Amino acid sequence: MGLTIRDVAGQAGVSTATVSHVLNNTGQVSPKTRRLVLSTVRRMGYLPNAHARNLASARSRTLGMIVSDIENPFFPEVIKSFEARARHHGYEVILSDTSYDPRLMRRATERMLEHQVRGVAVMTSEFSPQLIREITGRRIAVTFLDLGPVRPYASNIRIDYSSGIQQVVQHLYGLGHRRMVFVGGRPRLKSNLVRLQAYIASMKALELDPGPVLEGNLRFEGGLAAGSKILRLKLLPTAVVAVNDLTAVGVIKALTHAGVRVPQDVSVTGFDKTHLAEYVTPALTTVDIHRELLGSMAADALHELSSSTDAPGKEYLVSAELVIRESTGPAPARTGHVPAEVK
Amino acid sequence: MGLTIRDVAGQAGVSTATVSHVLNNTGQVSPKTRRLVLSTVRRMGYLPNAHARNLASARSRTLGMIVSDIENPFFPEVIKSFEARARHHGYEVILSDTSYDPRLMRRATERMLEHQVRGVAVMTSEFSPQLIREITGRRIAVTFLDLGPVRPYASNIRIDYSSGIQQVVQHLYGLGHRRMVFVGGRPRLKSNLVRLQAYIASMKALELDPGPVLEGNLRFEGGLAAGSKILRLKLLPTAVVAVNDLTAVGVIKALTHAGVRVPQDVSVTGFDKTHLAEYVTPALTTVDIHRELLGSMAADALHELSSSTDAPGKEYLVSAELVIRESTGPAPARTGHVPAEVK
DNA sequence: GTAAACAGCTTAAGCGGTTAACTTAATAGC
DNA sequence: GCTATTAAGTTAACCGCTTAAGCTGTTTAC
Repeated sequence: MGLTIRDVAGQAGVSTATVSHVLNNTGQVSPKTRRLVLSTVRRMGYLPNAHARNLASARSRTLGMIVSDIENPFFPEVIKSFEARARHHGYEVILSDTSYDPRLMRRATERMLEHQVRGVAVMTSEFSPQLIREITGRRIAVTFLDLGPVRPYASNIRIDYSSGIQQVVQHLYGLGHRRMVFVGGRPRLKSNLVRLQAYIASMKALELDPGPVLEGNLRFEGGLAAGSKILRLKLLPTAVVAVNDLTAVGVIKALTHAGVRVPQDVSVTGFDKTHLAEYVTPALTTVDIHRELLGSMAADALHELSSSTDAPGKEYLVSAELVIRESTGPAPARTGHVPAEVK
Repeated sequence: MGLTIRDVAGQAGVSTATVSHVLNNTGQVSPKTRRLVLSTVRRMGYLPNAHARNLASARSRTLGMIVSDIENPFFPEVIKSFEARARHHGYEVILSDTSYDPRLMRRATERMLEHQVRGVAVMTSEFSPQLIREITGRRIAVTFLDLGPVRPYASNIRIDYSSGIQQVVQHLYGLGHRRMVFVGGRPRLKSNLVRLQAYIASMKALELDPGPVLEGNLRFEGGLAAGSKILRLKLLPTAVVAVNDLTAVGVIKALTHAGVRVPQDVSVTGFDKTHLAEYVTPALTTVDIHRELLGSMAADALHELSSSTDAPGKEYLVSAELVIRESTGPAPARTGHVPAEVK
């Protein structure tokens, strides 16, 4: 079909090996020949066949990334920074979206293996140990987000949820809030559980009753549903702590629709500091977990794992910082206050 | 390194050709042998090397997609449906994000070519004719979003912006609005220009003055800036027509911060019906251009182009439908009304 | 009963690169 | 001046798969 390295070699009057060496900066090539080859390559518009390259040089220069849902505003930025950093290290990236479907996780993993990736960043909230073994068993590096066992060929990036949630709770406490509600995700997912536990611990530390714990699904609809449940509570809380921004936005939507004002009547906090948090009105008080860092850290971790020979896994920690914006305010004076409009 | 087709063939006691035929449903294989091979494959956990496959069978089963910014809420859904549809046709997908950078467009194109893609969906608002030629010249299919020349190996998906904008304008007109402002993107991008022209035409058709035209950048910040410009206008418009949802959300943010209520004082419309439009308060009146369709249509178009031998390009049309939500309402009674709080 | 047709396999030649091993010429060391 | 070293290239054997062509043995046609 297209041009091959042989065509270039022929035109330049050198061997294919020399062309290859020039293109990869490997062998000994005189500056003169190098220039000749390079100009021939450019003149002919030659582009090396990536598949042939990967095949010939056993180790491919590819990293994989598996995310659960590219439509979740949490991911795009992470993906972008992962790609940028991976490219920086000279890797290609292939992406798979599992849409929260376990069967797709298996397919995604197989795709990665078929493409001979050097490492894969798993950014879904659950991933079967079986699959993990299938990857590390083939001596391929993996990084997880917060759910990973650290072991040979596997590193983990831990987000400091405890600290993040603690800052949220203390912020609300400082504003006079005492009656709160937590809206989480399905608690069988570790990352959700961690946040829930951090919430409970923070509340207990302040000698407060954690109050009702509602279950969302990390999506807008979950927040919406949780919001209506909150409205049906006998006693309206003065603050709602949501597990992520999308959930918080859903809660706010439900509340304001019922005439409950945020933050005057009820304060609401998010988590993750997605762009969404800034777009909505009122802008969300949320927690910055440095998402752009998550991606580049994963790429760095994979690079390190796959470069070293023994490849012991590492644990990385990403800090969390409270970002105070408009969705939180002083607790309403009359405790138990329920605005007139609420049915 | 890993298992090869030879290992499988050895274990099953057949030739590599037979294994290959079973895996690809190509040659003549008895049901018995087929079962034997399949079970051996499963038992050994064999996964074919994608690079070797692609190399050996000249044509790869890969489609490429180039988007301008994965962080723009317009894209994730399009990407997802493209991938889903491509997989349905049996293709792999590789993705490139150009971050609006022309140099990255070249790199993205090269990546696609190096990976021997069968077709590439270009979803950026600009793409040099030079690059287009480099792709179609290699007899690789391309689809564009609204900027494409239809010709051999190139199809175009046109969004019915005119109709969409017209519906917006008529909706506002019906609500009594007469003094409007348009917030667009940089007009040298064709897709922006089309929308602007559609706006002007729709206004003229109703014998209205199009009013001021402000320039955003399709992002939140652009909307924010346009919003403050609107606030400084001698006469506040009663409605703002924004070129996309993100811009509309920025405008609303700026307005509400200044105490202007949406939609009571000013109505604002978006475009694209991204999820964001639903998340914000008030929920955006926007235009549905069926984004999930855009992606699958692009995949279908590429599949068709690369299957047929003559490969004449086609033009596809995607309709636009107004979705009325909360950000638009009747024009305020006192024309020229400026709320007290506005400085 | 023999030739033709066909089902069911195998053989082996690539696909387009990389890279270890080798050759040759130039340079350095003594 | 001769050998040892190095710089600059070349040769050719893979990498793991696909697939055209070939080879059996069995069935069908007449």
